[in-house]
Amino acid sequence: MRLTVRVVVPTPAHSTLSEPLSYASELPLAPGTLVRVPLGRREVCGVVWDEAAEGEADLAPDQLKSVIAPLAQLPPLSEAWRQLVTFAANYYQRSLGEVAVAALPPQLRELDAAQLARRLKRAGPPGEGPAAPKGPPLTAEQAQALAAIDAEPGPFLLFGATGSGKTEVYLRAVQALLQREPQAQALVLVPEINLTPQLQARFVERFGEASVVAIHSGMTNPQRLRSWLAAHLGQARIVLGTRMAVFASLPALRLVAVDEEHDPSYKQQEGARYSARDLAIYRARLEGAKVVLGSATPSLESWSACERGRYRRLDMPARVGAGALPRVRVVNMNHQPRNTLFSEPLLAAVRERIARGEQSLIFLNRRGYSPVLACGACDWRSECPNCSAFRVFHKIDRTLRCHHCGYTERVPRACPACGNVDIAPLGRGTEQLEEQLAQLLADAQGPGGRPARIARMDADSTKAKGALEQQLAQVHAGEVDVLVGTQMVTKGHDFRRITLVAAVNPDSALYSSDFRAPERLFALLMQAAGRAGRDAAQAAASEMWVQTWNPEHALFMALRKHDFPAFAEQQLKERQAAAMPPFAFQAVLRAEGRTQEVAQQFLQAAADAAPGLDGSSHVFVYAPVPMTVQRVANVERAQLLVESTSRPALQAFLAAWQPVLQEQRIRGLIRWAVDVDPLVI
DNA sequence: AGCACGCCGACT
DNA sequence: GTCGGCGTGCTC
Repeated sequence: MRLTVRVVVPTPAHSTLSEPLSYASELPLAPGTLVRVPLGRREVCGVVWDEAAEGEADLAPDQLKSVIAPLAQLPPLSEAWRQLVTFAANYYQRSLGEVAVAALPPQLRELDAAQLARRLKRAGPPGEGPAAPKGPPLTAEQAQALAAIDAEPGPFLLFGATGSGKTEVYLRAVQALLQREPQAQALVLVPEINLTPQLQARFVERFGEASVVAIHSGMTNPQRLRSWLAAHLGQARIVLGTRMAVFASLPALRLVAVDEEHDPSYKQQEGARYSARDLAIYRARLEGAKVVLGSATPSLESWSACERGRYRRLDMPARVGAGALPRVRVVNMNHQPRNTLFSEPLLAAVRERIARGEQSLIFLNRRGYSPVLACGACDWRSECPNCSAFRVFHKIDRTLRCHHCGYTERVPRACPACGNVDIAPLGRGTEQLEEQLAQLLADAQGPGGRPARIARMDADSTKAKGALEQQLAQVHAGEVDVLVGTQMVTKGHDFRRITLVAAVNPDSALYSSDFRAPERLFALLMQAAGRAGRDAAQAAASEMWVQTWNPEHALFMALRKHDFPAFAEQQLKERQAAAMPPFAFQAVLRAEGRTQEVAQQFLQAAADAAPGLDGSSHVFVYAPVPMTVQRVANVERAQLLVESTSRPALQAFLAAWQPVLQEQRIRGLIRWAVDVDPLVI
């Protein structure tokens, strides 16, 4: 018997092969079965999608190639999983096969049946159900939140201050689930790899080693395969992971938690540009699972969904242990001497902390010593030859580095244009901050008269393997008095001894053309403030300092009171007045080409083809514009915004647009991509 | 995306 | 005379 099955294979949406391909098979193969199939001269991994309908085959039967080998020992991927992939592929304008195969662990794609059999034999016993109820006593707020999660359908937005014990709510919700249904599974998403180990430790402590697996890109391929199999076979009860874990195969999924749901890392920035948070909502509804989004500063999308009654908000304003939130001090830089980097009052406050043996955290979102080097005699600037951006001066190794393409050179002794030796740094980065602080605090003394110790933590200082862990350990051990760094220092690390956090120059977000910049700044500052005073004993004396030229800005007024609802209300009003997300839906078409003209020519052709397409009457297509950083690594980039107040209309339009985009044959065009619900425009 | 085929410049 | 640049086209 020769049957025809339709198989999705990893081809990009660009190609004409966005549909499943037909293959011949001797055996009937259930949808969701993994197979190896020939494709051109290659052999690739694919997923059986469905059976070809009677006589519907688009190719003559003798033109079909045969399935090479099904991985028959593996239970097929579920209907719900295939629906999730289908939705993601359609919604984000990619091919089914690309999304499906990218969602599988890399090693599984390479495995043959024999290797898989060996793997399966080695699999351990299923994770035992929940251990006896344990964990700290719940606060009234936590208990209320859990009762609501138990009683209502959701989705839930757990709006809890930093330190209010959101993690404990996830733990208890999982615990309650597993007590009710020992075979059930839960998915817990976190924004960054760095945050998985500490969360994993807490889940393992509560539920045991065998019940918990992690899935993220920092794992080796064998580890990832192992975790994936444990989840797919229903042995793992809890899957913890970064955004990619939203595609994990979980046959008994009942609960999804998305921690720090506002975090931009949930949006994939290449390939299929999906939002793991949004897919988590979709998946939970699809599988009848409950979903809890957690944040101290929710995304305005989620906040607005609560206002419209689509999500249920659960408030946890109090810090566990009754620790107060740090006091916010706003320094008006208009009243400081010109060119002040550290205001006198901030410096005094840091000195006080040093004297008391407490730690301070100072952050500035700019790596390097200074963002530009400039000649004092002519108009030379440290431009990158390959990008339309300045190269950043790194004093530590005397280099000029392009943060876009990586092009690095030694700093010239004199101006390359005019020979003048007076070339000077303009603006400040973390390296300079560290240097200046060292000077300003040269006479500061810690307890016992020891000198103050200053350290810097950013992408440069933590590049070496293990450096991040080592630096964190130093801070935890109290070997650092003042920690200077980029926003990476504000994420999740539970520094117990920090009683002062300062943002030295956060104002640029207020002038940014990116309409989400204030939202991100507020979240960043609240998160940074949350680093201070996690020890209840010190909470009362903890402070968050902000230096600004706009002290009366609504953002800082709300920050002073730790009043996210007020900030959100003000932002949502602005967004509504300007018809911006979440009151409008957007997609961006980006193009890269040899020249800017070529990139824009493609976008213009796409725009010209829009009228008359499905949904186009409800969609506004803007003019092509160069991207903010127009040239990167000698590739010119441009983009075009598409907007609609109707998500279905936008979706219909994008689907109709896709073939038009594929048709374009423009010389010098390197690549293009659609970004649906873009975070940066 | 891969991977081939195909047609024009600097090398063993 | 060939190696290799990337432009174009195909994959059930």
